[in-house]
Formats: sequence, C-alpha cells, structure tokens
Amino acid sequence: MLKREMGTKTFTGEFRYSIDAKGRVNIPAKFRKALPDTSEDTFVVTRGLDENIVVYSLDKWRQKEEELLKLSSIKPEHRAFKRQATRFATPLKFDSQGRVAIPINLLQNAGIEKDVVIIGMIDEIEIWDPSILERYEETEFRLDAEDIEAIDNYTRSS
Amino acid sequence: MLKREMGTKTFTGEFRYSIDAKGRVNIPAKFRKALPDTSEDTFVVTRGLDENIVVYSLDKWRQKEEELLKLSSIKPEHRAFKRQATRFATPLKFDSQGRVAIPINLLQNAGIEKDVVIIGMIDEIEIWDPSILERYEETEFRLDAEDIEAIDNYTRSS
DNA sequence: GATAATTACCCACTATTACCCATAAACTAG
DNA sequence: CTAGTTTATGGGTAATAGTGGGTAATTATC
Repeated sequence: MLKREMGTKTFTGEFRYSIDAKGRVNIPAKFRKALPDTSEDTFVVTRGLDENIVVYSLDKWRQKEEELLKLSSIKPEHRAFKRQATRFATPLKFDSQGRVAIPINLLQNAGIEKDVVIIGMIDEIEIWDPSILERYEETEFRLDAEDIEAIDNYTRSS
Repeated sequence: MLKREMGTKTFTGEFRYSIDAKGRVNIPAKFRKALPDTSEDTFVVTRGLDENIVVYSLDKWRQKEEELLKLSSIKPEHRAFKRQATRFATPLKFDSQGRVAIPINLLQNAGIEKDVVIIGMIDEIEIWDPSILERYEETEFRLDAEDIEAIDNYTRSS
C-alpha cells in the first residue's frame, strides 16, 4: 500500500476537541501526518501573542532556538527577549493515540477549560478557547480595507 | 538498549519548586535528562547579570573557561572580568533524587528565601525568586514593539 | 582530640505522568 | 452496503518525579 497521503505538509483547517479528565487533547491526525520525521512525533507548545496557545513542529522550534542563540548574553534586552521566548515553550510528544498533555499554566493563560478550537496556520498551529476566539473575531480581528491593502503590499515587497 | 530519547537537548520551560529545610532545590527532571553524559551529573551555578542565579551544564562551563583563558593576564580590566566570572562559579553534582545544594551567598544575592522559579534558557538555566522575577517583568523587561522588532531583525540578519 | 556542625548518601511516601489496552464512531475501499 | 481501517475518547497500571527525613561520614570549632 503506497502512501498516497502526500500533498500538504502544512497545517490548514479548523478542528474542535475537548480536553479529557487527564488533561489530554487530541492533535488532528492531519496535523500529525504533516509532521516531518525529524520532528520525532513532537510538537512544541508555547504562549501565543494573543490569548491562546501556539504550537510548532519540533523542527520549526529548533530553527527558532538557533536564532535565539545568536543573541548577546550581555545585553539585558536580549536576555529578556530570549527569556520571554523560551520560558513557556514545552516540547510534547504525542502518545500512541495522538494526544498531548498541555501544561496547566498554558491552558490557564489561554483561558481554556474544556473545549478547544485548533486552527492550522500553515507553518504553526493555534489552540483557542472557543468563546475567546469568538470574542477576538468580533473585535481584534476586524480588518478594514486599509489594513488589507497594507498587508498586500507587505507580502509583495519582501 | 540505545537511548532513543533524543528530542531536545536544550533547556526550555518554567518550573516552580521550593528549597527544603536542608537547603536543597530540585532540578527539573527534564533538565537533568538534557545534560550530556560528559557533564557527569554536574551543573555549574554562578551569579547572573540580573538579580538571579545562572546555571550551566559542566560542558557549557568548560567552554566559558576556554574563552576566559584567552584574556590577557596583564590588562587589569581583563583580570577583573575573569575574576568576576569565576569567583562565584560552583560545580554541583545532583543527588540521587535530582537535587542540588546551592551555596548560601548565591541564594542571598538572588534574594531567594524559599520558593524559586526555574527557567530554561536553551543553553543555560536561570533561578529566580518569584517576586523579584515578577518585579523585573513589570519594569526592566518591558519590551515595546520597537525593541522586539529590533531584536527580531538582529537574529535574522546575522 | 573531642564535640558540634555540615554535608553526603540512603530510604520512604505521594502525586503525577507515561504507557498500554479497549471501545465507539467515522471513514474508506471494494 | 459491508468489512476493514482509522480516529477520537476513556480508563487501568506501572514507572517516574518531587518531597521529606534518617544516619553515617566529613569538616569545622574549640
């Protein structure tokens, strides 16, 4: 049987799950399959800039580490940046059923209690509390025509 | 049986412990496992540049020693720097339960009494007093959008 | 050199986590 | 439609992590 499951190695789509009594959350099978072998069944979860949790593949995280290691250990603002970036990062290997146990402090920070929405963001994944996501959609996420034009220019220029 | 437990050999995440009656602090199991064999169950603790304690793997410390040896023994400021970096460095082997006894002067300098926050910083570890860390977060560490962008560019360019 | 203080080395208990097996629902292939 | 497979979810059990404390060995003090 040939793996016809080629195609997308990126994370796309939206999924809804709930956290079980032991604090485990399922990672969509689609996303697990999109993980490169070098990521060793491991995702790295951390705080997002919004009220959510961000998930990277282990590969992607290693890349980020490389960058952070270039920072000066003398400059206070560099240390602060590095600290902020690594402090909440936790590598998680998913179990044989495809679940991970997300640290409580991350769940709390994202306001997650039971249900979650998992969103594919191409090279990373976001985990949201459903009602908080809804609130963001109604306010923070609103983009006007100007915003969109600015973004369009940005992607074309670089 | 080969340890296939590869994954991340770096220090990440945040942990909270307290110092027991005998002055011992736990080192997160995750960090102990991340130690290379050549570090012989030993961490080197020393003063941080912030009001905290910094912990290196024995390997990493040896590297730092190499660098310090390159300094001139004639130039006063080189001697001062070398002295400052070495004076408080103490190698500590953790016991069978994974704890180390940190020298009192380091604890005092970091304002640590009972509770500690241990933060993984990729290639080193920081130990903080919880309330001091909090204070730093609110003041010294505050990075505005400009700072962040500057640092981000820094890591990408080099 | 005797005694006190400190440190190193064990052993024990509890909560948490890792690892395994089970089941129901959803999906795929023929 | 049906049988086999995969996915999502639940739960049992063994191993590990974190914590406390006892005692012998070492070091310091007088």
